[in-house]
Amino acid sequence: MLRMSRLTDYGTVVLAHLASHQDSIASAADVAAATGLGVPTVSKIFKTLGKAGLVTSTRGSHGGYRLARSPRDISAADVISALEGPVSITDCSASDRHCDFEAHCHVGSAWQRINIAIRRALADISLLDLQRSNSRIPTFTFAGMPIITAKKAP
Amino acid sequence: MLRMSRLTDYGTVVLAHLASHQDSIASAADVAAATGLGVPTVSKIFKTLGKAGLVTSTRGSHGGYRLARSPRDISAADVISALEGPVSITDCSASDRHCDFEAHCHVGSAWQRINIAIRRALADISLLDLQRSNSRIPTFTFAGMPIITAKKAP
DNA sequence: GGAAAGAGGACTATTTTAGTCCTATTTGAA
DNA sequence: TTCAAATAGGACTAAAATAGTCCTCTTTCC
Repeated sequence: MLRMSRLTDYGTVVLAHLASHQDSIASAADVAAATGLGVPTVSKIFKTLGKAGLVTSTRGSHGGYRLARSPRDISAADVISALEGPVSITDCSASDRHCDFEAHCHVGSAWQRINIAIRRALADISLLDLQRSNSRIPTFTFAGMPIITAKKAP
Repeated sequence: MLRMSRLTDYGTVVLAHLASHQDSIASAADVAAATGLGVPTVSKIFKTLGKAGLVTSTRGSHGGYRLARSPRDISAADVISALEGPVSITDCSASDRHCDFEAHCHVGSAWQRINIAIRRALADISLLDLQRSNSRIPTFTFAGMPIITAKKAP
């Protein structure tokens, strides 16, 4: 457990697609087709990623999305924060020690150390790293030929 | 996000209580009364912790629970694994690289590195550490006197 | 034998998450 | 200038996960 949400998982897939097509702009429909995800779902993810500043959008005909910056400069922490909110294992302390009761509440110490370690691990992995290990769909071989298995229906 | 579940949170509270009363045995009702949690909830948590080997139980009248080992030897990872299953940020790879498709599936590398870092951070914190910073309930002071605030209803 | 515990598991309610859809706005092109 | 193809924003619905309750059975002490 401590699983990231399915939408976040999709988010990395979607961003990885943009990362490997940085030359062109991609509409939500394009990305949905390429990834097998539903159009409304991809659209929703893009809107959220846009608000978080990870992608830039162009409206109107021939519009679509691009990465806002290099894949090297987008971390797993960025993606998770964008789609799920600040990373924190405990209920309070989400906002990195800006809690009102700080002076009185000791939730900190132990759990905070864990939070910090997790955030660091997530910040250390870039979209480039994720992209490299991006064959999320297990592939099997039959008589030496790869079989592409279906993705869980969106 | 990447929040632990509420039950896990309760789990640490409940274990911390046992930790600070290691001399005596505590029934689910005792712990519920001491922590403000519901009896059935505490009971359910204890059953799960028992299966995971973190507490030992004594049945029958005057029965109850004790820590199965020293608070120093129970880690945050133990508690989370017991109550939520194996720690893994991604959907597959929960079972620490014993997946059937291992040879073909590359989910590994990047996410696995993150998983490993998270597991390490969780394994490094013991119940003793959690116990020290255990005032989960923010306390305020009024005219120099502490005010104990209510816990979210169980 | 009865009371006080835990064991196990079924069930229900609640909350969260995922997914869909509608309306408004923007932009390019016929 | 009008239409089509996009995104923006948000409301709504459906599905899944989580939390919480309750019942029956077993164990143990008195």
